[in-house]
Amino acid sequence: MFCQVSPRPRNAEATRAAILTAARERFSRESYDDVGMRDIAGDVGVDAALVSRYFGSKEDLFLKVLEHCGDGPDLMDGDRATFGDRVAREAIFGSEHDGQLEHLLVLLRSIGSAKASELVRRTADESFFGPFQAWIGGSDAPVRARLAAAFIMGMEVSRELTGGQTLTREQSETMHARMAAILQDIIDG
Amino acid sequence: MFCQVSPRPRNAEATRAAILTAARERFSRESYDDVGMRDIAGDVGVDAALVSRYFGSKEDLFLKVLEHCGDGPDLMDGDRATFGDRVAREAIFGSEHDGQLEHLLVLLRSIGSAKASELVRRTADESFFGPFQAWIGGSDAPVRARLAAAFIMGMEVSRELTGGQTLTREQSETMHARMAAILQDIIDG
DNA sequence: CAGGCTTGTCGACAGATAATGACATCGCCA
DNA sequence: TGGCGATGTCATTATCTGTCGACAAGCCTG
Repeated sequence: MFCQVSPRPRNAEATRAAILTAARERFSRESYDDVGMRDIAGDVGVDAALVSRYFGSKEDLFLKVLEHCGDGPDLMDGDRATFGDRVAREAIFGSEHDGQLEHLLVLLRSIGSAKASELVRRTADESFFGPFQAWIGGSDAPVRARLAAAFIMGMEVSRELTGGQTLTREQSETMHARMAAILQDIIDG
Repeated sequence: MFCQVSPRPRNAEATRAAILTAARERFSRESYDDVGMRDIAGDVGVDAALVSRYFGSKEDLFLKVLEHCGDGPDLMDGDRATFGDRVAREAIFGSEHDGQLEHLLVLLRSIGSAKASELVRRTADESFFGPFQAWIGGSDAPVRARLAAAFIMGMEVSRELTGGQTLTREQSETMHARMAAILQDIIDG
């Protein structure tokens, strides 16, 4: 009776981190405009005003999320020879949580929002395209980085657009094989 | 002095059409959330309340735009053998107005918006993916349609993400050639 | 145990939004 | 030319948002 939810311990640093994590998850699933301060605060179990106080403004919080995006698993972790297979698998079959594409997803979700697009654009270069094309290396690295990134993000969009009707298992496998081959071909030059 | 803008002639049908056109252009450039009824009304030179009265609600207007999207030039117009070249050219170099990609752009812009995504998803199948995969034909048409659409939309996203730094002319040509080849290969099977 | 700093909540405000109904104005027709 | 329906505008409302200042509760230190 009166089963009380255990109150969060009073620890500013932990609370701050929890807010940042909740924000990253929200922003990787919904657009900047659709994520409210009250939503993020609710996920953590605090008041919305606290979020404002810790991070200044929604824009500042979003910026912090963009900066911390490189922390998780990354596209470029792992064997280069399996890049196409690995990335195509996650793009097509998805992953529950914290996948290597989360970074790209945050950029993707909010590129449409007028308030966030400037921040997204500025960050995309230095925290994604820069490292990515350095990793790709070789001649025409910028070109190949864009092509690969485009294909990956496009698959995410396509997956949402066709969210309702799923492919058969066999078709998905075909698509995966095809996408993997194209991606690998792009980064190998 | 007092140079008055010539008032729009009182013609309901023409005004209605003008609103629809203005809305289509807005929605192909900004997301559902970022386009206001006042913006659209302002483009046409009428009051925002009129837009509401003619189309019911913002959602209804957006739906009408989605329905009228198939009117303009289309991906599938033109020689099939030049599909890759043609589409890659517009995706990379862009076009001022009313390009063959406008339809896809409307879908793309607002897929991130919670209020619009359901409408977008429902429309995407029947008004785009359906015809597109029928046009592609052959075995695995659904798979190839998704791959092609993904690549095209991804290039649009990529172009905005990297909006600031442009490629050299030569790099753009390289990218165009590469994208054209991949696209053509996808639809040819 | 008492003071004070930290951590968090509550209520309110300002700005923007879509939508609604009452009002004004234009143009056609008798 | 005078009236009436069609066409368009204005003011208002309700709702949602991020942000701010004042207040409450908790924990650590003297």
